[in-house]
Order: sequence, then structure tokens, then C-alpha cells
Amino acid sequence: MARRTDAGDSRRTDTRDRILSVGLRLFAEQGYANTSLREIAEELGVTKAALYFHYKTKEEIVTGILRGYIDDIDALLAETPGGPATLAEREATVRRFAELQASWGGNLTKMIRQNFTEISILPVGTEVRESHRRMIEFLAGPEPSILDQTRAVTALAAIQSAHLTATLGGTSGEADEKARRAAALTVALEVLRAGG
Amino acid sequence: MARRTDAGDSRRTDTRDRILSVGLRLFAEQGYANTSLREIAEELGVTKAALYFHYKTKEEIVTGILRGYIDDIDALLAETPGGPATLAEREATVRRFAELQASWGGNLTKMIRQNFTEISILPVGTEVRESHRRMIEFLAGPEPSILDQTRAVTALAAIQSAHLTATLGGTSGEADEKARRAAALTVALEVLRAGG
DNA sequence: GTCTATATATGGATAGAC
DNA sequence: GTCTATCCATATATAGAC
Repeated sequence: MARRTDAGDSRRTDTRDRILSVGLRLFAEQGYANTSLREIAEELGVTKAALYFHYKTKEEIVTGILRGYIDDIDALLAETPGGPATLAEREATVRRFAELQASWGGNLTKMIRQNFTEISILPVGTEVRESHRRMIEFLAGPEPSILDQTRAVTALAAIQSAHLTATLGGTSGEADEKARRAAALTVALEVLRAGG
Repeated sequence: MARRTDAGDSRRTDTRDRILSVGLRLFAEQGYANTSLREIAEELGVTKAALYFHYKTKEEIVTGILRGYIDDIDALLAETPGGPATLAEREATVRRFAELQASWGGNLTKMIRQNFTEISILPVGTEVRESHRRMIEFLAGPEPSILDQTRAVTALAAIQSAHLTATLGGTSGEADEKARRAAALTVALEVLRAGG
């Protein structure tokens, strides 16, 4: 994923990154509104006031987390051809998206999915929605029907559901983590191909 | 959907139902933790204290909402055959689920999806997860592979995504609401059939 | 069944010392 | 960069009158 060590962010520090990391995990596990700055501070072993030195508001923390997501999606879309996309090109993008999700470790997708309405209200939420929209539009292909759009949405949903099937098997072994990701990709491509 | 006028609930009143109705809408639009009892009370034109006459806690409100969901899913599963299910039987269940979702109007699914972790923590959350698990297990068919499980999860996700495709087309006309539901069902069945 | 008033806790955020 | 102490808004929930 996009490193926050990029030249674009001149204020990089270890603590800044650790705040984002802990925040991401707690927001995914408990929800954004349901996670207090006190909890994040305690996990880091500091006080709330220390957090406020690095980020002016709670919203800035979640915004910082989502910037990485948006940047990754946009970079992925930047690699795609400009004109009408062939099925092969759209399949390649789905594969790349699956790789991205694997690199995020699940928490990022989980957080966005489970706080989507709350995130949508934030200024950065508009950017997230916009990235999603462009992604879906590309996957749906040129002049898509409603059916094509539904297939594109469902293909992405399949990828995102990769970690959800874990709880079903009971045996949530770390070994078949790879198998679940592979299955998710297979299903996503099946869905996309059904549209031709 | 299961009426809260069932004999099982002897404390039915108009206000009780209206609280659940308004609560559902706000929880879906803003999130559970992000919606205060004051907001719900204001929309109903009463005070917070009035709410507490009908429900002892905020959790009881969301629990009341989810009971309807659980009852509907369980009733749907009760109609299914006990033994190993054929593809046709699983397809029929997907259709019935799509009908259920249409009758809920979208808000119920939206609320659960977007507050899943928070709900999971609640006692009633265990029941919701359990209903979901049984639903997936049935749709995945007998002795399912990981691929079968993924297809079952994705089929349900397709149905649930029905209203999400609205924002894409730009023209969120009320007319093609039906078309989107039909498309979602088509894709869901495609996914299920891919597994045979 | 609904109200006013209030108890009590916790949240985000800031001031100022070190 | 991190701390203690504190402000202030809002949350859930209750007491008691009507």
C-alpha cells in the first residue's frame, strides 16, 4: 500500500504512523464512533493529549487512514487504459484489487464497510465514494447496463468478502487464508465474465 | 416481514412500533453509536423520557429491531428441506431472500451491514450471526468447498447490494428500483449456479 | 404515557507545565 | 513530545410530578 513515508507528507514520525495503525484496527473492530481517543491512547501507552499533538481532531486520524486507501485505488485506476476497456483489462484490474486488499490485511476494507455511512458524511468520505464509483464504472465496462453495474459491484463484494468466509468453516486456520483469497478471486472473475 | 403484532409480544403499542421504525431509519442513515435517543425522540415529537417508558435501554431498541430480522430469516430457513439441498431448492431460497429484502425496504440490511461489529458485541448480535451462518451453510450446499462457501456469501452480497447500485447511475429514478432488484437476483443466481 | 429536572458518565478538545 | 488538569458538550438513564 501507499507508504505514509512518501515525500508528500513531510510530518512523518513513528508515533504518527502508530496512531493511524492502532486507530485503523480499533475502528475496524469496534466502529469509528464507538472508539474513543482514550482507547487509542491507552493502546499506544500515551495520553489523549499526546494524540492531539499529532492530529488536531479525531476526524484527522480517520482521514489519514483513508488517504492511504484512496491513493492506492487511484494508483490502480491510473494504470488502466483510458478508452473503452476490454474484458481482459477489467479482469486484470480485479486481480490487482485483490492483491491490494491482501496487502491491507483486511482491516482497511472492514473499517470502510462497517462505517460507510459515518465516513460518507466526512469530507474525505466524498473522495472514498468517488474512488469507488470510478472503480465500479471501469469494471462495469463501456455503456454498462444495470446488470453490468450489478456484476461490477458484486465482483468487488466477492473480493471484500474473502475474510468473512473464515468464520464459517469453523476451522479458521491461517493456512487456508490463501485458499479463501483465491476462491474470492475466482468467484469475482466468474461474475465479471458472466457479463462478457 | 414478521409483524411485531405477533401474539408473542403482549406489549405492542403504536408508540413502541414507531420507536423501532424511526430507530431503524436513523441507525441505518447515521450508524448506531452515532444516533442518540434525543434524535429519535425529536423525530417522534416526544422526549427522551417517553422512550424510556417503552424501552429500558438503547440496546433494547436495536434488539427489538433485529428480532424482526432474525425471525424472518429463521422462518425462511424453516421452510427449507432438512436434508441435503438441491440446486433448485437453494435457488428458491435466494429468491425468497430477495423478496424479504425488498419488503424490508433496504434500511434493515443497511443497518446490519454498517453496524455489524457493534451489533456483534451485543447479545442479540450472536443470534444475528447465527442466522446468517445457517443461511450461508444452506446456500453453500452439502459438504461445501471453500469455493462453494464463497459463492454462497457472494450470492447474498449481490442481493444486499441491490440498492447500492442506485448511486452509480446518477439517475436514481424510483422506476428502475425494480430493475436493480431484478438484476441483483439474476447475478445472485448466476453465482450460485456456477457452483452447480 | 408523557413531561421537567437532574444524576452521572464519557466524549472531544485545550491550556500550560516540563 | 508528552504530561496533568480541566473545560464543555452531549450521552444514557432515572426520579417524581401530572
